[in-house]
Amino acid sequence: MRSEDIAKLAGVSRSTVSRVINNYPNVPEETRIKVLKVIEQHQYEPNSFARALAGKKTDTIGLFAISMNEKENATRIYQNSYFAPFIDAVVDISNSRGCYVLIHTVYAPGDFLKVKQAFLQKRIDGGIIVGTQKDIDIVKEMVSLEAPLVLIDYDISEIMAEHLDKNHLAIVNSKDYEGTTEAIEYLIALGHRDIGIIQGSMSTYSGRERFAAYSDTLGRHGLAVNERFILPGEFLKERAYAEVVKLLDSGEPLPTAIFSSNDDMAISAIEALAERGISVPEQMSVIGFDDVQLAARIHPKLTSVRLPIFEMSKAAVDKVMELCDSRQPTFSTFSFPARLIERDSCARPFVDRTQDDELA
Amino acid sequence: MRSEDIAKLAGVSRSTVSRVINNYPNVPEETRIKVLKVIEQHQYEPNSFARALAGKKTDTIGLFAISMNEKENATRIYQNSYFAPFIDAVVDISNSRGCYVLIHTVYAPGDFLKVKQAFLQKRIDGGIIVGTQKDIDIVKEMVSLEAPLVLIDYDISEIMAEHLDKNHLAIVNSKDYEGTTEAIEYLIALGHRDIGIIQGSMSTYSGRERFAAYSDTLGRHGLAVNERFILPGEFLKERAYAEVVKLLDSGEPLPTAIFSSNDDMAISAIEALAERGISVPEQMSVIGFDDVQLAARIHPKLTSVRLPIFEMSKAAVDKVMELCDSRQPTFSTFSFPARLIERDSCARPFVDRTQDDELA
DNA sequence: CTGAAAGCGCTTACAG
DNA sequence: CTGAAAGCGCTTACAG
Repeated sequence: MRSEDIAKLAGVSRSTVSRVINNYPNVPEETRIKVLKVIEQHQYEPNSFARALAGKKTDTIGLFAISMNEKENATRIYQNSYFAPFIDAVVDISNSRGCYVLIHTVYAPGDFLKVKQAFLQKRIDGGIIVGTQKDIDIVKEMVSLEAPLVLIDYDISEIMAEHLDKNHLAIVNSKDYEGTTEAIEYLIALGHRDIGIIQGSMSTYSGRERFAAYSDTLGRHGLAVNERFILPGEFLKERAYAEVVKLLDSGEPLPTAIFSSNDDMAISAIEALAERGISVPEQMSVIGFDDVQLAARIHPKLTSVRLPIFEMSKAAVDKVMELCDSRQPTFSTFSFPARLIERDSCARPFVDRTQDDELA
Repeated sequence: MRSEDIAKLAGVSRSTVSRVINNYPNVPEETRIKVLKVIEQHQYEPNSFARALAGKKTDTIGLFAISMNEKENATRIYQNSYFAPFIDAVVDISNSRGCYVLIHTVYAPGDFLKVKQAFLQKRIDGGIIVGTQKDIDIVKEMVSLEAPLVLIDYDISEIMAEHLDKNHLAIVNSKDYEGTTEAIEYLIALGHRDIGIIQGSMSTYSGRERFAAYSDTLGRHGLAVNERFILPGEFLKERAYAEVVKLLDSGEPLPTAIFSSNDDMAISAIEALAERGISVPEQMSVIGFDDVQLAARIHPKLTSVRLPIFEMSKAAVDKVMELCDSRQPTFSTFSFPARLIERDSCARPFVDRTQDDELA
C-alpha cells in the first residue's frame, strides 16, 4: 500500500495524501477526514525511507556505547553496570517522545566505523555517545561530521581546545569531582587518615576527575597520598579484585578506608576483603561510585556516590532532539550534581587492639 | 556526496559505482580499484534510505521488549534484570553480524503501535520480540504483518492453534518446565516437604510453565500443594516482598523452602526473611530462576536456574537474519535447556528444637 | 485548496 | 563489461 493507492481510493492526489499525513493546514476538514478514513482502513503507514529520502527526519536517534577497554576480557556492555541505566533511560525517554533508538556498541576502535556510517548513511537524525574514551581524534572525527551529537561524560576543555564547529554539539556531564570530594571528606570526617583509591580508567574523563578530586581533597586536608594505596582498577572488577588482593597480601600497613572509582570495583574489593577475613566497615571502610542497583542489595549495603542518570539521559535526549530541529543550533554543556548516599560500608577507623595494648 | 559525484570523479557511471559498492562480479579489477579509491578518499557512504527504497535490505533488526505489567509501578525495563541480558546479547550479536538494532520498549498496549509501525514503515528487515504477554491478539496482529519475526518466550501451542501463515516466524524458548522440575526435585531430595512458590505473571508463558512444573513435580512425589504457599508475585519484587511478608506474619505454619519464579523476587523474599530474623538457608531454603548477575553476589549466594540467554539470543538473531534472507522461509521453534546452579541458599529443612524436645 | 511534476539517492533490468 | 533509463515511495515548490 503506497500513498498513491490511498490517493486513488480517496479520490485525491498523492500531494493531498501527503498533506494530510504531515498535518499541513491547507487542507479542508472534509478532505482530511476522507483521506484519514482510507488510511485507517488500510493500516497504511508511509514508507519511512521514502520520507527520509524526500527530506523528512528519520525520527531515530543513535545511541552508541563506547566500552573499549572491556574488549580484552570479553565483558559485554550491559554487564558493565554503568551503561545499562543510561541505555535504559535513553531508550525510554526517546520512545516516549516518539523516537526510535538505533543502538550500536563499540568494543574496539574498528567499531567506530559503524558509528560513523550511521551518521553518514543518514540512518539517524542525531546521536548520543556515552562512555567516550579520551581519544580526542575519534571524537574530532565524529564532531566534524557536523551532525547533531551529544557526548555524555566528556572533558569539555579537551573539546574547547579543538578548532571545530561545535554548534551542533552538546556535552552532558556529572559533577564527579564534587561527588568524589564529598565522599573523601565524609571519610575524613569519620576519622580516616589513610585512605586508598581504586582508580578508574584514566583514559576517561570520569576516571581522571574522580582521581583528581581524591588527591586534591587529601591534600587540602593535609593528608599525604600514599602511592601504595593507589590501585589501578580501570573500572574493571577483575582488575580491582587483583589489585586489592595484592595490597592485602603485601604485608605492609593497610589504609583504613578505600574509595573506589566505581561500584563494580568496590564490590569486588569487599569480596576480596571478606575472603581474607577483613570485615567491612569494622576493619575497613569502602565507598563506591555510581550507586548501581547492586549497591543497596549487597552486604554490607554500599555507601556510594549517586549519579543523576535519568536527568542526564533526559538532558541528552532533549538536547539532541533540539539540535535536530533547530535551524541555528548552538554549543551547550550541562553538569549535573552527584551526591553521596550513606549506607553501611563506612565507619570510624578500626583501632587495632594489639597496638593499643602496646601503647598502654 | 552522492553516488553520482563518485561516478563523475571516477569517470564511470552511477551503475558501475553501485556495482562496486554491492560487490557484483561483473566489474574488472582495475575499474573496481579506481572507484574504491575515490570512495575512500571522500569517505563516501551510500544513503541507506535510498538503498532501502531501491530494494536493498535495511541491515537493521528491531528488538522489542514487552513489559506491560511493569507499567503501573513505573519500573523501567532494564531495571527488570530479565530483559537487560537479552538486549545486551541481541545488540552484541547483531552488531557483530554488521546489523544495527532498533529498540523500542512496550509498557502499555498503545506502544504496540510503534512496533507495528517499525515493520509497516519498513524501518527494519525483521524483528525480535521478547517478553510477550499472553495476549494472542496482539501476537496475531504482529504475525499477520508477514515480516520476519522471532518470538522469545512464547507458548508454541497458542500460536499453532491460530490459522496464520507462520512461515516467516520462529519461536525461541527455554526449557523452563524442566529447569523448574530440577529445582523442585533438588529441594525434595534435600528433604523438604512443604515447598512454597512465588508465582510469576501467569499471563506469560514462562510464568505458567514454571508454576505448572512446580505443581506437577510436587504431585508426582506425592506432596500436596498448599494453597497458602502459592504467592502471586507477578515477577515483580515489590509484589513478592509484600506477599512473603504477609505469609510470614500470618502466624500459620510456614513452608521450609520457597521456589521463586525469578531471582528478583527470590532476593526480595530473602530480604523479607532477613528482616524477620529468619536465616537462609538454615531456617528457609530459597531457589530463584534466571540466574541474574546479582544472584551470585548477594548473601547468601542464591541457588538459581540458569537460562542460556546468550544462546537464545544468538538463535533469535541468526534466525531472524535467516528469515530475512531466505526466499522460502519456514516456521521453526527452538527450546534451550535451563539448569540448576547450586549455591548457598538451600539446605536440609530446619528442624525445630522445640518440637524435637516435645517428641523426645 | 489541489494536482502534475521534479527530485531525494540509490539499484536493477535492459540494451549494447 | 557498462551506461541510460526506469523505478523505489515519498515531499515539496510551482502553477493554477
